[in-house]
Amino acid sequence: MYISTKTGYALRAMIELALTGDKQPLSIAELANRQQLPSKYLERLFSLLKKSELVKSRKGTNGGYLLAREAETITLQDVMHAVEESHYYTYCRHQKIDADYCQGLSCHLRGFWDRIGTDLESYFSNINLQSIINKYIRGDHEANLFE
Amino acid sequence: MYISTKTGYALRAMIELALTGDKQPLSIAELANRQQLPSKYLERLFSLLKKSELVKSRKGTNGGYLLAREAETITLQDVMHAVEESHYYTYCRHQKIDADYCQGLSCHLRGFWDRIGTDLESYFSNINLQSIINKYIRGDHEANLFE
DNA sequence: TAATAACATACTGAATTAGTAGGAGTTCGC
DNA sequence: GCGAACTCCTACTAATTCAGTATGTTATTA
Repeated sequence: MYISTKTGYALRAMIELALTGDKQPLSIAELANRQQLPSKYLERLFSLLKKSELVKSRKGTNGGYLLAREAETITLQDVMHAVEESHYYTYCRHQKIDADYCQGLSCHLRGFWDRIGTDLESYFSNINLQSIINKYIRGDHEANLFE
Repeated sequence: MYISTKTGYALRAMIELALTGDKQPLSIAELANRQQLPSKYLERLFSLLKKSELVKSRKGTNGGYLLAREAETITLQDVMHAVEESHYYTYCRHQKIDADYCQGLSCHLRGFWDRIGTDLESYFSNINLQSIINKYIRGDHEANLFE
């Protein structure tokens, strides 16, 4: 189990937006330059972030992206979910069991995997951009990562 | 982020072994049949489980596999780690940062991803085969999934 | 109106996953 | 000892996802 670079890239860019604030939008080119990320790839990630309404955009000259909500309200779960578009289940894709044919051990384990899924989801939902910034970017060791 | 079918398959097979006990080994053929899994694929998974010393084997007629330790001492973390052989980091493979060139935001986030990694590892390490069986196979709703 | 930047789509190569095939080496029961 | 029943080992294939590139269209603004 691992967390994809997609999520890693998206998080870095989102934090960059949060640090900039909403004075003015940041363009993909600027974001890619600051974070040393491939700009075309970032562009695609941002179209996903926008679809999930985590960022808003302004077209044309001096355009770019802004956070759509306050950094405190955007969680790691939000970012991961927006960007990882796999059409399999996010957790436990081996759980594609036909409900009509639900019997035996693998069926009993369905409840187990559901539990794992909700636990992880709740874990990632309790980490927001602002707390990451406070603790790891600003380096406030007193700060709590979880809200 | 998701949990692979590899892990799902391996867990089912390991639970089957735990339920059988150590009276006699279970062959791959028998396991594959009971769990409706592709036997050749299971075979490969078991070579990994054995390499990690989670199971022991007996060759020849009436041979097969047994748990190498008590079900209480085998965790989901153990199974996942044994079976997911990717040579990337288990968590956060986008963290392949050259330490000599560690600067800026992505470097600060290294600490963050390390924290995520250890949190997840500790989560999965607190779930063992026996507690899964108690709670989800035997259906004891009073049982605690975590030790 | 021209520059700028988001938006859209389609493509590539590499890695991993999931599963198959065939055979070599061990051990057991007879 | 011999053959059946196993594990064990290596190499292959197909499908999927990941990471990144290329090209062009649309909207905004200076």
